[in-house]
Amino acid sequence: MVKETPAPTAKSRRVQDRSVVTRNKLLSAALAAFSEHGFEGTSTRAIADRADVHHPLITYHFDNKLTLWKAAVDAAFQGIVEQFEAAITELAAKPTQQQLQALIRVYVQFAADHPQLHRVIMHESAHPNERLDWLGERYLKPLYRFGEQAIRRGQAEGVVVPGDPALIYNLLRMGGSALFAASHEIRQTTGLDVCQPATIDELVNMLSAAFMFRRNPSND
Amino acid sequence: MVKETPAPTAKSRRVQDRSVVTRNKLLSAALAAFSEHGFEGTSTRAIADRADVHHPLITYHFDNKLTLWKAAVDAAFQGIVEQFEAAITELAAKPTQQQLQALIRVYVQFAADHPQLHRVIMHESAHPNERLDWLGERYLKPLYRFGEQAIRRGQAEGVVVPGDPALIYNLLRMGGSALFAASHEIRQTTGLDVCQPATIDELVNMLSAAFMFRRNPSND
DNA sequence: GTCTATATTATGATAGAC
DNA sequence: GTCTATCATAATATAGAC
Repeated sequence: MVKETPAPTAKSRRVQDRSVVTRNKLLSAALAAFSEHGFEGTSTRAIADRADVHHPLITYHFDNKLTLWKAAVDAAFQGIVEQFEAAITELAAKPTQQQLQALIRVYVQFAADHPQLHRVIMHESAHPNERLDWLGERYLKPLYRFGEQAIRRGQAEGVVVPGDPALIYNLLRMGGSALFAASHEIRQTTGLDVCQPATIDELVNMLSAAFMFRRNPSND
Repeated sequence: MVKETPAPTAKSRRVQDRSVVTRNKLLSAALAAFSEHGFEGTSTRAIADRADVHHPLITYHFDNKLTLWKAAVDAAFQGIVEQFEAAITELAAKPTQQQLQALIRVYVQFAADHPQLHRVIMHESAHPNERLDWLGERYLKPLYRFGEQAIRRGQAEGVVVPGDPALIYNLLRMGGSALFAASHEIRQTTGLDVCQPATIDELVNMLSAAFMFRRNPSND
């Protein structure tokens, strides 16, 4: 008699769905707000307003502001990690130069699609703080280890220009994403729309030409 | 009889000096704080604390937060404008390639010495707002007009790589200053100290090599 | 030119009804 | 799972003493 186990039926299912929707709305609103105003510069109220959600729901779903920030960054990084992994397995058999150019392309396209992530990283990079340490251990250092290895391999094969791998890595990183982070300003002051596919292509080619020798032009 | 006109002597002189000192302390504290936390993220109290000054003095000297921000940015831009003008008059007679390389060097060195300015610009570039408009009209657009002209001249002479001048300009701009804006993070995650003179030199050379052809190697 | 004291608003976070 | 109401704190800004 009566419901012993409350039977997770249609209704609780719908309730669960709504919870997921709310979480996701909060995550994307948080990423947008944090990327525009930095951690200290965005209020949880502003995030809630942006997500069209009542502010106490932030505490309910994420406990506090810092946890929400971390969750938003995790969600944003998810994409680039997946795309890099896909590109690596797909290109494993190809020559180094082609691998490197493909990685640059994946990175630049991702930065163009998700300019918020670079902005958030730059906000935190402006001064030592716990969020930057968290970013470094969780994402920045592993990504660098991977990038440095690729650059060293390229240099050993004479495909990449000589020079400090760390400098080349960071120059590629900034060159490949800073323009998109400042896309609105760049359009305003120079008239250039960096998000146009043609511009993205030109940027990828410029970065490739700047740091890689053209060994086999017909291969491109 | 006694003092009719209060005689602006030693004492009032000293008072005036103190006012200038307070203003300057506030200006540099404001630039540092705004560059680290953005406009919304820094409180006027934090600026006052950093300058070791009582907060009501901000209102006295600068009226409000926005005016202080503008004054701090003006003070920061002062240097780069002067250095560019000096470099231009000094290099007027030299060949285009040498002029361009010298401008890159001046810019990169300035960015290394004053990473706060790039950070402040990037904070505001993250989203449309009145401060970005102010920056654009006052500094960003004039600087771009100058840079674009120089790049077009270089391309006409076959000294600069082909491509959209706006893209080359912005890539040079970001590549030449973003690394210093994130210097702490880069040291933390890659071990590279971008502020080392040798690294600055290598960066200048990389940027020059990336965007300029080596016409007369012995000329360098 | 500087400081104390304070008015007003906005913030992060929570308690408890529904 | 959501919302109203509210607390404690910190923010910008100002008034007025010194």
